[in-house]
Amino acid sequence: MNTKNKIFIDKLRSSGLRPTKQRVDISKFLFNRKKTFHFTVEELKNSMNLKRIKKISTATFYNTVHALKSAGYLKEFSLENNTSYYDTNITSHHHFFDNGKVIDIKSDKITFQKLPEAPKGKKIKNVEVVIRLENNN
Amino acid sequence: MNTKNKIFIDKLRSSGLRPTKQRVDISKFLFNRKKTFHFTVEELKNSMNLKRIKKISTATFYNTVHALKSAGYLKEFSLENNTSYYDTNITSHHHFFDNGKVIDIKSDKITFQKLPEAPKGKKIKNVEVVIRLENNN
DNA sequence: CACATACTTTAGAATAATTATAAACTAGTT
DNA sequence: AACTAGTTTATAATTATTCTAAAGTATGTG
Repeated sequence: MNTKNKIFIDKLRSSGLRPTKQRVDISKFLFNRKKTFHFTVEELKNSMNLKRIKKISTATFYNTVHALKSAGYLKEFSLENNTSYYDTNITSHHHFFDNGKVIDIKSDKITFQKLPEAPKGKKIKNVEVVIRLENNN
Repeated sequence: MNTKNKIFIDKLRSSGLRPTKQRVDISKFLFNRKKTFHFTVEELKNSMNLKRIKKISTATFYNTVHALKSAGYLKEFSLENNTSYYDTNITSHHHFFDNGKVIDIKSDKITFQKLPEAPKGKKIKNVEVVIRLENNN
């Protein structure tokens, strides 16, 4: 819990979470890296617990990921396998889906010529495009 | 299994399924209507079984829906609640998502100015847009 | 800086959606 | 009508996730 971890602790605090040892470790694991990435809670748990003597419980992974997501530090999305995926890239962007593999598409790679209006009483929160891929020929 | 049901039986046959009584009933329930709709397997089961003396088993609903989906008669999509949704509208189209409610957007309501190329060795199978809504003001 | 307290962690139970199993049944053929 | 492969069903198993309640800990107060 030293000062180096301030940025990771701040994400937890502003998500309404006390910065416990487990949560700080999760926050660092998620955000202390150059590139954003996608994960499921199960994948996160496995890759973090693999290296630890003292494992973090499943419930703590779920709790922490949910709070970070609600606070906007993670984005959730779903594939067709009934599992929640999380994305540390929270900027508006799009995805290629290639047989369960997800590849980011930068927001400026897709622009619209025409978009429908929101129904009465509603407004558009965001627009996300999924481009499904298949193998050539 | 009379001749009136040919169209529903044909969908089953071309999905690799023998047209049993249960499957024909499911096929009719799904496709014998004016407007397309969205459903989960649980919803389908409940609304069909409500009216029947002889209930259709859960496994049969799952089997039939999967086969129809694999044959292309249904489209699957996922929200953020770990449940599979199916759409009897199999034409390429887009969706509004409004707090768990799904509204179709006709394909021609959205056009693109710019789209990325598929990665090497891949090609685009389809492009689907989700417009998330929130309440005004 | 010890204490009290509210928040956390954890293992394990509970739930929900889906898939697997294997015995009884049926469509389509012979 | 009988045969065979495919089907239905109840039930068990599995997977992802959430709940629970007992034991542990961060943090403000004095």
